Amino acid sequence: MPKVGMEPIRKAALVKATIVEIGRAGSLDVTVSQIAKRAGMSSALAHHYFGSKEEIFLAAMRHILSLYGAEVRGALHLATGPEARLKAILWASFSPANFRREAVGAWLNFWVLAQTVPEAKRLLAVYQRRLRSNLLVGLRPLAGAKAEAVAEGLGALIDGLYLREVLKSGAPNGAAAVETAIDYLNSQLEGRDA
Amino acid sequence: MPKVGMEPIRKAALVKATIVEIGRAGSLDVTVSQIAKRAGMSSALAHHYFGSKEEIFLAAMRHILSLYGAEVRGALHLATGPEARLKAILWASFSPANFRREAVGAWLNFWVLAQTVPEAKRLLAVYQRRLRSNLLVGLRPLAGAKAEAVAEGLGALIDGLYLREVLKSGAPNGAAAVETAIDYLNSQLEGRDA
DNA sequence: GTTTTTGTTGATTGACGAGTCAATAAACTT
DNA sequence: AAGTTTATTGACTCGTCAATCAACAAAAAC
Repeated sequence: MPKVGMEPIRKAALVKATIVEIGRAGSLDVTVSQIAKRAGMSSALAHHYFGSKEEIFLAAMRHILSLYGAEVRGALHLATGPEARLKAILWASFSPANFRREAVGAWLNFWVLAQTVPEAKRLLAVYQRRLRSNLLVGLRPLAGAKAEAVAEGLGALIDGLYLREVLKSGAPNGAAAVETAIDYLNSQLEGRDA
Repeated sequence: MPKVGMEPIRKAALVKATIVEIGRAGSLDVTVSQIAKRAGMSSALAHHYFGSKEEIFLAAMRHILSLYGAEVRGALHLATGPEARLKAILWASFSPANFRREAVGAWLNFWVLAQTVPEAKRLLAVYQRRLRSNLLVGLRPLAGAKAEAVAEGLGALIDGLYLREVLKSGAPNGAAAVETAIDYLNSQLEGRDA
């Protein structure tokens, strides 16, 4: 019973299912059939819309990245002043939506994907640049010449906190992660301006 | 022309080849045949010695972990005083041997493996505990009550710096990474003792 | 010097999975 | 109403790969 206009719906369902399946499997070893099944369609249809498994993965990656980007933008919108902006970024990075198991697992695997798929690498690089640039806007008035170095460190720290979450057993604890990051920030800003 | 006493030699060759192949492929999608070929033997022999691909991976992981552990121990041996010890750990973590492309790539993929293979998770947890404990020995005299938090942050930062190295294009730059980590350390230790 | 252990591999099995195809059908177009 | 586009899938192809097996050879043990 083909209804017209299914494409965006099916694509969205596939993207969502892909993230769930990757999180579930803990690796990129998920079959197109698994994804399609979870999205409620045949694997042939998945291929019909995306062409290849790689395209499905990339679409999922774009989706996660854009979710994250939207959340950061939203938080930034409400923040006034450099300090508030920095905290907003951290808060968004470890928000329940981004810092949930599935997403973190997917994130890790996208990193792996970036090792072989140039487009994945590009997407991740875009994310890194954007994060860096957002941090710098807040950091420059507070840290002056040190801003670059602090942004570098803070970016790595955020990634590291994500990475470590993967190995933890219990439920994700975004609050603790934010605290570690803010602590880093405070100690870097203490007793200096440019 | 079977010479006796081949087992350890073959196993070592396979472990080494595994790390190279994982680094090369950028993922765990390496076949036993590839590994065996690089190690100069048939895939059947690899299975003969290790039983399964998973065992090969775990052996490779143990090897990387033990290399890292040895390097840290060695550096620690020469260091006197808490501060020197901390720096020794950082220096060892980003030493050319550990921070080379292959090893970093392998490391990332072991993280992925840990999501599905309990033994891999266990090994990684051991590494984290040991790092934490090493850091704490140096940190407690310098940071007192804050030691735990700093160790946490520093551990995550190290992992994050590794992670970011994966995406970089040029040759690994251990010195820059060490600098970032030491900067974190200094700023956390400035103006406080317990 | 025969039996057992260790080393070694080519060939095979058995399973699985990405991507294609042909076919069916509903919905839009003219 | 005939033709085209969109949605949809079961069946199939083709390749790959982990793991096993049968067989052969050299040492070691007895």
